Amino acid sequence: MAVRSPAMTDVARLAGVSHQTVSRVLNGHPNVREQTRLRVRAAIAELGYRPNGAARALVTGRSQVIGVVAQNTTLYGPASLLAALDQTAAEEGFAVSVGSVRNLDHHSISAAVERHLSHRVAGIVVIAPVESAGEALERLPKDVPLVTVDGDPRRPVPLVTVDQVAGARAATQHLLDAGHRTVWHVSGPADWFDGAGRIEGWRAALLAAGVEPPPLMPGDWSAASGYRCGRLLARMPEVTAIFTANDHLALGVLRALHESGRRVPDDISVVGFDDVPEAAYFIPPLTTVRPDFDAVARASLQLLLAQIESGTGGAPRQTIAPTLVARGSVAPPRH
Amino acid sequence: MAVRSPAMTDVARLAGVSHQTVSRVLNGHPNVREQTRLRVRAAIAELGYRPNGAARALVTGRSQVIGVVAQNTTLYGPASLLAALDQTAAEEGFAVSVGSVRNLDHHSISAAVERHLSHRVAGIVVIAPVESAGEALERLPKDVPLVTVDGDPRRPVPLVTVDQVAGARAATQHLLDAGHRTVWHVSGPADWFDGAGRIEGWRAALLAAGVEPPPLMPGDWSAASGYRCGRLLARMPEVTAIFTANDHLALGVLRALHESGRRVPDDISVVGFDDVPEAAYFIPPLTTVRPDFDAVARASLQLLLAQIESGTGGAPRQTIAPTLVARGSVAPPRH
DNA sequence: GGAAGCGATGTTAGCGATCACATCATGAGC
DNA sequence: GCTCATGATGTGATCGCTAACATCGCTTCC
Repeated sequence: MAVRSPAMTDVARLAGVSHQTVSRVLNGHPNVREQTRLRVRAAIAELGYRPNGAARALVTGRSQVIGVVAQNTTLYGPASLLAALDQTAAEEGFAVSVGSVRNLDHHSISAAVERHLSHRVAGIVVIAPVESAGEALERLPKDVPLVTVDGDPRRPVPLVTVDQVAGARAATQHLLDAGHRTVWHVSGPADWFDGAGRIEGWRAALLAAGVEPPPLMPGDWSAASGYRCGRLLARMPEVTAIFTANDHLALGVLRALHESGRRVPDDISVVGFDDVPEAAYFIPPLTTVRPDFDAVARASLQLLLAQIESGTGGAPRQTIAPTLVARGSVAPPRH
Repeated sequence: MAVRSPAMTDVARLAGVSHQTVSRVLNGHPNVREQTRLRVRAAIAELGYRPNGAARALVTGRSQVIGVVAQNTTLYGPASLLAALDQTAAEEGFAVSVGSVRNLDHHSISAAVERHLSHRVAGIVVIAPVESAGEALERLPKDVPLVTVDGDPRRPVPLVTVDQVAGARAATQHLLDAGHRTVWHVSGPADWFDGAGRIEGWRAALLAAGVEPPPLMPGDWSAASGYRCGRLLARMPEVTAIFTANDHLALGVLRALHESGRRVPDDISVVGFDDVPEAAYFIPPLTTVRPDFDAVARASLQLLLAQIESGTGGAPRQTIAPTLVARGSVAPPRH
């Protein structure tokens, strides 16, 4: 307790130099004699000195921390993204501070961003999949580096996003290619952009094939809602192919179909989205679309660092293409 | 860019008071006239002033940030815990900074903790389910508030933990109560304390019932390893009840049993652990054990805050009892 | 040989808050 | 009416660091 942890001047005294020289060594400044550098290094090691990030942040006006705003970090997508962001950030010497919010309304988002700002984070990543989040973001001070992930494509904000439309199109097309006349869709919440994008891709694939899209089955990402939709779909004999907006919805659908005695993939084919690690062990193994969360994290951080270094604004965007992972839940329809 | 964000003195000038008075208003100091307080509040609002956490951290020596060290924040348990910690911390005015590490060896843990220390976090929560983590922790400076979650019960470090033993015992007992002669166990990695605790509880329940525990099936939390163990178990006609160390293992087991034509729960009963949101939609719905992550998070934070405020060391520990959630994957054995 | 250049180092001034103490009314108590 | 506690406010030092400038010795070049 008593002893305060050593500061730069302590190191300087021990090494017989000025604190500024210590600072130079720490920051890899070139103009330091090799011998001096070693002496300083030794002193740092001996004292167990650790630079004070707060002091540095105070004087530079920026901490080495990146704030992340996300809603439900328990969901597989956000959780993966967060982990990937943290890994990537650590490699660049940044720490990641999370500010998870219960709801994605203006107020919550703003509050979370405020908290980050008051810690003078170097930049902010907002995993903002809903409309209301975007509005909140436009009100923010323009001078803080910001990147949104899976946000609103229509807003002039730097954006990294999984290509939901392409992924959904690929999933739908995969089912059409297998010979299905049409494909039903159990969607995510329509006010989530990724949900909307998947709906759009599904619709586009059908229209391109000259098929009128069947009615949408609206879900909310949860297995529970997938199950509810699945019960309905199971009662309609004409349904032979289902694309769900994520794997958990698919799990619910599989369960409902199973209960109704409709076999997958013999009677009905199912394709999911996300490729959760468990998807390969569903009954049957789930064909799904895999977004590359690492790539998203890397791209986001890159965009953020670019802003931090250059101070440039602009609204670049980057799209990460997902890949289809074929497993056992798709088969040609029986006639 | 150009305009630097307003500081306390700016607010003071606008409100016609000294910076110290502003500070008092901000920190809820009592000795401020109501009228002055309002003037200051108005000035804060007008300027959009936001206190600078770095400056505060510098002078007080502690930031309002709690560092969390965890390994795989993609897994359901850690992810839930992290989310819960963040929620709870936010309510107390703390931010949470994650330092996820790839491996839980000395070195990685120490590095992550170092990073947190250099930001002068107020305290650290280590989600340290393995042996090697504990060793790294004992080397740490003693003056930084620290709480471990699911760590080594034998080490003299403040610890909050889900009562793995009790949970596993309940699960095993539930199967015995249903009439099964014995219960097989697909375990987590043995070097994880939660894995070890679940093994211990399973074994204890069997021994208490006068049953010699059958050989352990070692898994690694993944559905893939559950599947592998499940294939083996499916070939042994005497197996009628399986307790898996988590729900994902159970998913793999269910799939293996299904493939082998052994019905659950008619032929074999299965109980999992974690109660992931999807567990209710497995085929069949999974009976499982639900740890209360919110309670764990709350307890951890409480312990941490107590240390922060009092500066007391000590090694209190708190155990959170999980609850059994009965669903459809358990039935009496057929004879 | 002296001005100029440069590399290595030291000195000083903040960054924006808190803390400890000083100041100054104001009203109570004798 | 004068002391004194008390409440409201201001002043100055300080936290640990970096940025900008100052200094000093040594080569380099005409």
